[in-house]
Amino acid sequence: MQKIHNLSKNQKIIFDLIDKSGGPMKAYSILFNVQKRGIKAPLQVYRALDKLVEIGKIHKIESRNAFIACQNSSCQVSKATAFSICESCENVSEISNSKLSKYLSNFSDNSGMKYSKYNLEFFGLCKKCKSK
Amino acid sequence: MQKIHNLSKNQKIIFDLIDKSGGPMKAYSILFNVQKRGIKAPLQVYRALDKLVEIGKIHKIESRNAFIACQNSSCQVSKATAFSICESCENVSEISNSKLSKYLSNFSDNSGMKYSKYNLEFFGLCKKCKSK
DNA sequence: TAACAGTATGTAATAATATAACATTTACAA
DNA sequence: TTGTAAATGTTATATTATTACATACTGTTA
Ligand SMILES: [Zn+2]
Ligand SMILES: [Zn+2]
Ligand SMILES: [Zn+2]
Ligand SMILES: [Zn+2]
Repeated sequence: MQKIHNLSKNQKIIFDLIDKSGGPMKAYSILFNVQKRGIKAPLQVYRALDKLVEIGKIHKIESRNAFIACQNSSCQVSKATAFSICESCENVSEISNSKLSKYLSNFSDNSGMKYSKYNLEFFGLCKKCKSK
Repeated sequence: MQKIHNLSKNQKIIFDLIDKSGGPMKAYSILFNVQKRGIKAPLQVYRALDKLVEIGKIHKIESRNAFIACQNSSCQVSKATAFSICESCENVSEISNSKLSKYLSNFSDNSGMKYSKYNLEFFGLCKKCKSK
């Protein structure tokens, strides 16, 4: 059961921008792009990003300090994320593989730690870049 | 077959510090700690960190912008890394689980992408923090 | 040895990413 | 309608990381 979140004005502006871009966007690039819509300060961007991450509408690509729209169904509210990243063209896409997510969600070791969340980033060359 | 890298002076100072700390360290905290040993500027730290990451002596914890000494055997030169991170006390440890690493190293999907590297970060509560 | 290439260092300036602190406003339920 | 949580606006500042340029060291080869 997915809770419906009504996005606020700034959240909506910023989510729409990221979503339409189709790829990862960096915070200050987002800021630049929304200044004409009245969002003037970094903090306004970061606050919206924080919220959007929290509710699973976007994810942060940690290795790139960038944010991408969720391509699944808000990934159980961002608790289980996996991405493939091309190290040449920097194309990023979200991996949706139920075997993988089951495997990782059920993973446990003998550390006594209870895992409630994970983030996985694969790196390599995409189809295009491989054939160059 | 593991190539032996003779660390340079700065690399050695910085690796020893991180290694002895037993946990993740941030770049500017490293800088502060090595100033008495003659390393004065951020760039000197980042250059050593870059090299140490490259040769697999340390890893970057991307979600924390911090660096930790490799607890395995340089992890095939940093191509396959997994960590568990306590969200309460921020304790980090490197996961060494051959099933997991085999599973991830062999992972492929239908994207046509060839994966040569991955980084996985698990989050949760460690034993100590769970029982509080 | 001398010349060379590759790696490492030193230093200053600056770019890029992110948060603190405080004042105000809006949404909405009790 | 009043209380409360969430969101916004604004300024300043903290944190993380890189550019640019000059110099020095290390090991190999002519
Ligand atoms: Zn997602
Ligand atoms: Zn590519
Ligand atoms: Zn390692
Ligand atoms: Zn803990």
